[in-house]
Amino acid sequence: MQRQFDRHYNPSAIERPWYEHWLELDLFSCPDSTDQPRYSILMPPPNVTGVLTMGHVLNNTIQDLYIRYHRKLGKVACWFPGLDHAGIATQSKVEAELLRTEGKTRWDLGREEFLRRVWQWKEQYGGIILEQLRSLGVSCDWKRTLFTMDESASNAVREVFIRLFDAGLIYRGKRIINWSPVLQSALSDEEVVYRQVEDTLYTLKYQLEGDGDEFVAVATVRPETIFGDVAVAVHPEDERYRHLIGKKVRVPLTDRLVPIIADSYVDPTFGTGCLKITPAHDPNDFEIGVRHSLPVLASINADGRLNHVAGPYEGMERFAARTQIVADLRAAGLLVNEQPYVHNVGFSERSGEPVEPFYSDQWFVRMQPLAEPALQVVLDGTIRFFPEHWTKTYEHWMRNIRDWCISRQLWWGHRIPVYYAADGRYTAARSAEHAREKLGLSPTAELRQDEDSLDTWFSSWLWMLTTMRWLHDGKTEDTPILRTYLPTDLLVTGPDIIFFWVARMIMASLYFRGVVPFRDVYFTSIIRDDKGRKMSKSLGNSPDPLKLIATYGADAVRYTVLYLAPVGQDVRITVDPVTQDAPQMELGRNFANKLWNAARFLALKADEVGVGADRTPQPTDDELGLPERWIRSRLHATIRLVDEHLERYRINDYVRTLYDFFWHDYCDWYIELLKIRLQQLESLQQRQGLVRFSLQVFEDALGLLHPLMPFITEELWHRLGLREPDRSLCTELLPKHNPHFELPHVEQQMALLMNAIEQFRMLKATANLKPTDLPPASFRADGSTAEMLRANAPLIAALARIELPTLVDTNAQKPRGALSAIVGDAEVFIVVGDHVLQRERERLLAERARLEHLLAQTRARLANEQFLQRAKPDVVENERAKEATFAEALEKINASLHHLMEQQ
RNA sequence: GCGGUCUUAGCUCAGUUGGUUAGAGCGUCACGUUGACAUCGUGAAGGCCAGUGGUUCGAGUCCACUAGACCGCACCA
Repeated sequence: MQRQFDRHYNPSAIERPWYEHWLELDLFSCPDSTDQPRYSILMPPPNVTGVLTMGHVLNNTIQDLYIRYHRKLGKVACWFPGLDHAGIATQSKVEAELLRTEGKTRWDLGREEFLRRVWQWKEQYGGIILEQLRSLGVSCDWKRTLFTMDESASNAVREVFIRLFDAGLIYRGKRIINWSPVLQSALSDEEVVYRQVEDTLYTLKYQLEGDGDEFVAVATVRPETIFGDVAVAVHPEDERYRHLIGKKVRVPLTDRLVPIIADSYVDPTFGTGCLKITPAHDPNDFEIGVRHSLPVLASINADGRLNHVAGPYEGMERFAARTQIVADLRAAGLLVNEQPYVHNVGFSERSGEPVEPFYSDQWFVRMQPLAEPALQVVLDGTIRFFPEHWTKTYEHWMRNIRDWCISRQLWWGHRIPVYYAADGRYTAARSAEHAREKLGLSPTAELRQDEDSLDTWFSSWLWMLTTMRWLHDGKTEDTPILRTYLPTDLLVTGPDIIFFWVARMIMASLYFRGVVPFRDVYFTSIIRDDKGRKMSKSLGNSPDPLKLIATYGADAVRYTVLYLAPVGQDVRITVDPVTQDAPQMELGRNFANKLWNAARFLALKADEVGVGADRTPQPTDDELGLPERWIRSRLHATIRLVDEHLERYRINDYVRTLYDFFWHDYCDWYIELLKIRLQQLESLQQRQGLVRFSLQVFEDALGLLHPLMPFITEELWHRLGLREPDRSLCTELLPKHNPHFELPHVEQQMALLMNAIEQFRMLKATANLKPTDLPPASFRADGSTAEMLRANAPLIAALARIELPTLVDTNAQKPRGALSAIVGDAEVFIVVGDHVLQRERERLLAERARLEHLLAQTRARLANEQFLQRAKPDVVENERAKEATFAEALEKINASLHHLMEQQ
């Protein structure tokens, strides 16, 4: 090998160049159509404002793993990347900047100018996350990158709106919706998060009409809404209030009289049993209002301030008003009681303030008809969820689905393609002309387009279609890409957007295309800190992935994250609060370094024996020794397990399988054995064969590991093979599983050999011998065990660091001054002298106790008639074998103990 | 209130349809550097598998309940 190997692997030197090289070779790009087997994944588009988080790392590493794996199976593997315009996040960001730098609001600029600024911002700062993803090594087909505000996507969004409108699935209606006073926009139910809040429950006096002192007491946590009261409701059966039904009470602090009505919604056991009805500011009150034909009286405006209905409080912010009103009520003697009260309050997920139930005109999608078939495909297994239990959550939501509020009072987003005529009629249309046509108006008729824009998810739910150019011009239904890549094979996403995105994509794909958007959905773990909190920017408990990549290498980060993330379980990553470092990444770094050094060793040996880039000729099967046949057996078991684990999305099993093979089988055992074998073999030709064989196994394993650790595997593959620069491990086929190479008897023999070595080492440690001390050693064995041990005695001696062990006959005496241990059906001894016999005795006694316990357990089982009758025959057989093994071992221990006594 | 998940070594977690003597990494202890790797090697210590009951010949694994941690959804002012 010509290239120099440093003592340590240095990822930063090679990662970026390899990624650029891959792009130059155009390895990730896929044709629009193909006759080959294909595999496709849609990347959940990150927000255009986003920066790389640990969540993205986990998510995209899994996607890259599968894309690379299938590419190496020889498929056309297409990964569709993209960016989400993120209406609220992006608009807020640009508005904040505008306010800071120019002291202006979006209204100061006007819609057109403001949007120009947002686009400007997008061009300048947006989408850096895609750049950051590259440092992770993701192998997307970059030329397919789609931005949800691109013209092609916008055309599809508009067309979809029109179709759903024409089909009666989109409608406009005046409803109580979740309003964000900060964003000045409606929100969908999914954009509201509920949190427990400690509030005060106020009990207010509503005086009965007339001059008397009679009143009803009404409890509320929101006294600032009293100006919107239109009634007080009691339960129809409530004896306390029955006589009052139909009478009128005065709303506190006003002269307004409202009726007392009866409605069974009221819980007579809660509070005072009287409920104030404020239809404009509470969804339940709204329902009651409808039932009783009550007016809707809004007393809070869109900006969260009280309006003229609130009289003197007009213009006050809702929470400031509450404080003032409570003070005034108290002063007026209208406050009967105040008590602490804990309840749930809805907050705007994005802007953080409590949402205001708000009565307004909004656009909705009728979900019921869409949900029905979308639930079906998940229940019948057409789409599979991993882990499966998420289907329950999905089903629960789908069965209780509510209409989707899609209008947002934002500017950044797809504008609602609805046009209003002067006479109040309206329709959804591609253009004003189109609208006039649909409404039967003259070509010059005045039209006004709806000012609102669409919920960001209204473009996201079309992702599998728009990325594949569906309706990119507003009319082309079918494209080669759609025919080739839809349905996609896998979607990898967090369970937190199962409703926002996953469910809605399934609905849209079925409705518009008649197929499912994907076959399998893998829900990732949620990454938490060591205290179990979600990682978030505001808590400052999230490490910067780019920094981790710089410190440990992308491969190490990929490796560690997947190693730590079991299916469906949250994963905890410890973060140093000061340095933001995540020391667990050492796990991956150490593994990468181990690989590097194994390669370094192989390169050294290749130079030593004069092996070059050529892997042929390989030794014939007859020329392979036990260690070679064993490591090949392990390799093929590993190939098989990799397939099985990935097929079942048992990702951390895949990672552990490779770890065990590389570190334990290959490095700890095979390389150590190889060292001895190379010393033993006289013939240069044989030694060359052995090195070529070892390199081949190593390179096959590199292929298996490449989807997980693309950079280091590519680097080593090139170094060890001196490959042409235009070849890449990315597109080399994976090694094929060959069942004939998996040899159980070879694995058994090696297990015995390894066990013998371990027992010798243990005995040496028991005797406090130095590694360099080489005690005399022997085996007591017969049959095939004796044969195997004798044949491999030099290997055992070298690896256990003992003198070449001699074989003694089964009826031979244990040597004087020897320590003993059991290896399968054999015994091994080292001779150390009498000074450690006390320690040996203790060890043997402990071992005897353990064996006696096991033997008793096994015998008890075998003495049980029921067990013998009902257990499967192989289980019983196994139990008998155990009994024999334990009994034999116990006998040997007892003999050793007896022998020990005689020596003392 | 409805639905879901979790509780295994000091820590973080594996443990597939019930069936060998419950595993790994980190940490701890002891020993070890004249060449693949101290980002390493060898050996050791460390577990009533949250608790209780049940099903079974057999339970970490299945069922029920209890306790604790958590996630959805729906919510009474």
